[in-house]
Amino acid sequence: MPDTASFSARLVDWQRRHGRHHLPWQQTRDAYRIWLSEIMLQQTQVATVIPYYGRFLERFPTVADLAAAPDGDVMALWAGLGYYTRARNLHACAIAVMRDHGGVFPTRAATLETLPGIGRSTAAAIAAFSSGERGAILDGNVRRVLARWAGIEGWTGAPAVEAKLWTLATEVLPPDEPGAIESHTQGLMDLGATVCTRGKPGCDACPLAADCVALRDGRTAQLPAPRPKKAIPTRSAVMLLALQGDDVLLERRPPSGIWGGLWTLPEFADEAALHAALARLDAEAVARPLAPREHQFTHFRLNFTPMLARLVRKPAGAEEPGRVWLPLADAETAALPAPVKRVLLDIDASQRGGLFGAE
DNA sequence: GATGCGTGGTA
DNA sequence: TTACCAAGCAT
Repeated sequence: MPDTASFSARLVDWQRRHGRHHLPWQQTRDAYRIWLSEIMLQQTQVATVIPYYGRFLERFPTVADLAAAPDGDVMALWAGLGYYTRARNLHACAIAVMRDHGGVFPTRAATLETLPGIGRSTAAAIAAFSSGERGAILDGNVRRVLARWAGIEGWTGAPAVEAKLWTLATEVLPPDEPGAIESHTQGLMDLGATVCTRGKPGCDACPLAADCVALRDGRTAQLPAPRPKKAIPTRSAVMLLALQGDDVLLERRPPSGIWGGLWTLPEFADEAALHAALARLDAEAVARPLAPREHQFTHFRLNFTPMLARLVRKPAGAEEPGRVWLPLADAETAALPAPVKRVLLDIDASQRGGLFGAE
């Protein structure tokens, strides 16, 4: 039977010996830095976050710097990380901290949870790391660790299962001793990321192996249960790659929805719609298809074909708000979704005479 | 309470 | 190639 009473003592001891202590957002009690890392790490792996985290802190060393920045700057630095609502909420949160909290980043979970982009688990994590406040987290690592250790059946995203996990996560919290909640919280993350991994967990090195139900029953490969399968649709589109010299025409996406707030190539359902729009820009322009590309989202697949049109001059109508001519050389640093950035970098390389360009 | 929201790593 | 999902939150 799982021994709830000794769970945290074993975890904390393991974390102090074998856990991670030198990630870029550790070794600080600065709630701003901890918050930034926690938001970036939502649904995102450590290795992906590290370079973004460094660039953000360099550009925005304090919450005041972030709050004062134009949203375009924030979106540009976030581009490529995904889940762009996080970036909008990040900026809104910084502004709220300046306006409602005197520029002092909160460290209490109850306060943090009132801010945009901070939910129950993130609030508890920030509070634990910045002020030692005792509270449970429930991220993907904790779901997996607890589901295996206690032998909890069902998909961990199902509300009933999730409620059970929150209860258990609270039951295994350490006693209120200095430093305990920090090591406990970090230990859950570290154990899930480095030992109790999805495939082939390293049970030999696990401090919870002695009373792990999944290990005892030989069911570590079956727990936690996978998300119920759902067919994902495929959408197709054509995108206008209008070039005038070394500049490309971009449009800003609406604030909500896929790629919200980012700049993309004008997108159309089919070639007829694209040709009609292109004719309005330049009656003599011709578009030809480049190699089709595909991009996989969580909930659908997008197949799209860039259609290249070289314009002799910039049309007068293309200066409206929400439209911009971007120099291809700026594609690397602009607020572009990953697949659009790839298209522009490819075309830029081929224009400069690269051997493996998109054309 | 179910769904929408990105990207890249890993097996 | 496909399946699965990672320091979740908002609506």
